[in-house]
Amino acid sequence: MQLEALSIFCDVVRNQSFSQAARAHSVSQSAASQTVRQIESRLGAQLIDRSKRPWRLTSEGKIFFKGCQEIIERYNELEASVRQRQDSSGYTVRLTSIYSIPFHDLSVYISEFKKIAPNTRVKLSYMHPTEIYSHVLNDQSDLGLISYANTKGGVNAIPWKNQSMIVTCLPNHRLTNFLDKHQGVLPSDLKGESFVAFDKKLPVRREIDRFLRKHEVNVTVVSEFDSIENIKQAVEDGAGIAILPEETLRQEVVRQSLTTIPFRLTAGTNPFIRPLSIIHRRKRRLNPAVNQFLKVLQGDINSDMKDAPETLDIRKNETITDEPKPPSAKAVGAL
Amino acid sequence: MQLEALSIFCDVVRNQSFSQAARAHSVSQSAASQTVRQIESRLGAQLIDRSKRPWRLTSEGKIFFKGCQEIIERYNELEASVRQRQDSSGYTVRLTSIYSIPFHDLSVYISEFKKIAPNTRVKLSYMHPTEIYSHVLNDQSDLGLISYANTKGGVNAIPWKNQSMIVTCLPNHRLTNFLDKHQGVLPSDLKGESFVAFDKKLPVRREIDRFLRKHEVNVTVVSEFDSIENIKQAVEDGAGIAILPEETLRQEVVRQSLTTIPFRLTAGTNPFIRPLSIIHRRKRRLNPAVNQFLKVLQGDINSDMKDAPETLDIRKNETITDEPKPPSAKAVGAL
DNA sequence: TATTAATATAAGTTAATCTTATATAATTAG
DNA sequence: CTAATTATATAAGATTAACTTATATTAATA
Repeated sequence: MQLEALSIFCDVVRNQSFSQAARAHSVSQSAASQTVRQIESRLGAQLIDRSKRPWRLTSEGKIFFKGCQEIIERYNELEASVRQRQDSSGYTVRLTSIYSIPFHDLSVYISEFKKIAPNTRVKLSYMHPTEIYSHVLNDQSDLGLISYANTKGGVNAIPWKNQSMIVTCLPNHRLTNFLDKHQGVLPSDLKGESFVAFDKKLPVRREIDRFLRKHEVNVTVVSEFDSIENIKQAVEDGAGIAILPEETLRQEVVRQSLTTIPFRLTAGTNPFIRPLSIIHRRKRRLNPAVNQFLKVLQGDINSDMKDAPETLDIRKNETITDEPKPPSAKAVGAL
Repeated sequence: MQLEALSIFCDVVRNQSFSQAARAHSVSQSAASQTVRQIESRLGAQLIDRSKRPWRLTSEGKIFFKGCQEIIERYNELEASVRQRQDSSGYTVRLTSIYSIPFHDLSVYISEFKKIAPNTRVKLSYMHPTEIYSHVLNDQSDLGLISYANTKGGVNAIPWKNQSMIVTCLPNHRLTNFLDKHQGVLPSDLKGESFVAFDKKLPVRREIDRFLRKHEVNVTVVSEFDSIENIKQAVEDGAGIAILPEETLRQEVVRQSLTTIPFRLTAGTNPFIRPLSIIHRRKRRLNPAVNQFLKVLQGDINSDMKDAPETLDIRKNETITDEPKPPSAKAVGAL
């Protein structure tokens, strides 16, 4: 029995989802399904009752889940206690991101990583989503950060974090009244507004359209851009309002050139979010530095020291961090 | 990481031997070696210090060994707690033995097995060693019991039990004095005796010769046979003495037609034993009944009830046991 | 009833694991 | 001291399990 298989089963249970567990383990949904079935057939017992949806653990499933969690945890501890520092020194993590993930957000992870793995380099570049895909596929990048990732090709996508989508407009716009009165707007409040939209080709646009349609809101699209920077500019120029990830508006809020207004949550509606994913080429072994960086991104950190960001060089739109330091690493386990 | 790999490592440590661990897991010595190396490279740590012989565990090796033992034990318990009775009903275990393993010895295991796995059949036949090999290879037999097994071909040999080799002679033979005086003979006491030997082709013969040579004893081989029954007959007829497995002489001792005299152990000499092995065709999955029977043979039994042999039919030299019973099984775990 | 989302299954591919054969090294026998 | 024996390591190829892609099935929802 493969420990990895037990781990996949645990993730299936934890996420209530085969597909998510598969992504988390960088395998196909099919593999996750087959893996769980294989465990079941080996035990000769049903672990998951698939007759209803959402499916439920059987009583055996519950027992097995608890046991597996413990065993995996214990094995990881054991491995960590014996494992020598996998020498990730010399390795470079080539990270490529879409423009709409602020550098500030990434630098936190990068400096975190450099504490755990000194003598490594992180090379960060910003690109367009399609470029990122091809970079990752051609092994020009180790990791890519994109939104609304689709898993196909030889590329795997691991869910990362969600950006909350909010309304932005000029500080004197009528919508800001809703901010004062209700701490936010309802989708319906946007009816009839002039709207600065993303390019029709982008998945964000699709999602925003779907969101508005669902809430039966019609807006007037006054212009379309393929980059957030352009949209922000247009909104600042008074072209209309826009829906953007909150995180990308930090600067504008600080200098008070734009206002951000969150959506009010009503019963039965979900917050409007944009999922970000980490993509990488599907290969069975990533280099150790990349693996560690992945763990850091996922917040799965064994380091005793946290935060305290460092200064990083920024050269054009490419950042190389590289500061030799005395080793103080603590390896991160995986099955 | 494969749980099986951890288990192999543990057995390597427990036996102080890659080869033995390999046999116990029904894989080649090479596989065991590669498996341990794979674990080491995964950990980035040496577990075994191979610079001296016998090799020793490193400090990491000790830690890892302890941890693995626990984890494997816990997993086996977990699996047992969840596992449904693998339906071994309907299966037949085809067991083939050399003549020199008394039926009485086997019937104990067979009845043990039938308690654990009712609704199974055990078909026992006696044959010559070479026949047993080919039967096992051609999948005409599931398991074979032979002495001095060699592992090659598509056949795997698992050490089973050791028969103690002793001297047998007529009750009025001069050697019986040593029995009264010293409870046994020294190899040197056999000097010059007329000796009824095994056929030169048989491995037992080789071992007996080696034993005598080692102790610088010369005997006069008066005749050679390829079967124990013939040797016993010759000794009873006064042809000379012989060295045989003690277990095969039960009847003759009872009816006092022959006397058995063990070897006296002196410092620096090992007891003279004949190793028996279980052989089976190397395939990744044996049928569940065969697996269970193997566990029973190896004494690795989870059954709460023990012993209490049953009557078994013996038809010619082939025994079929088959008695449907209410289920009361308890599955035996393996990784 | 059609659509969507999630999981299962079939078939072919890839990659890990095993075996065979052989080399190397340590021990023991001659 | 050299040959034989025994135990482990390594190389190369074979086998099998695991994975992926593509598609089917199934349950929930529009």
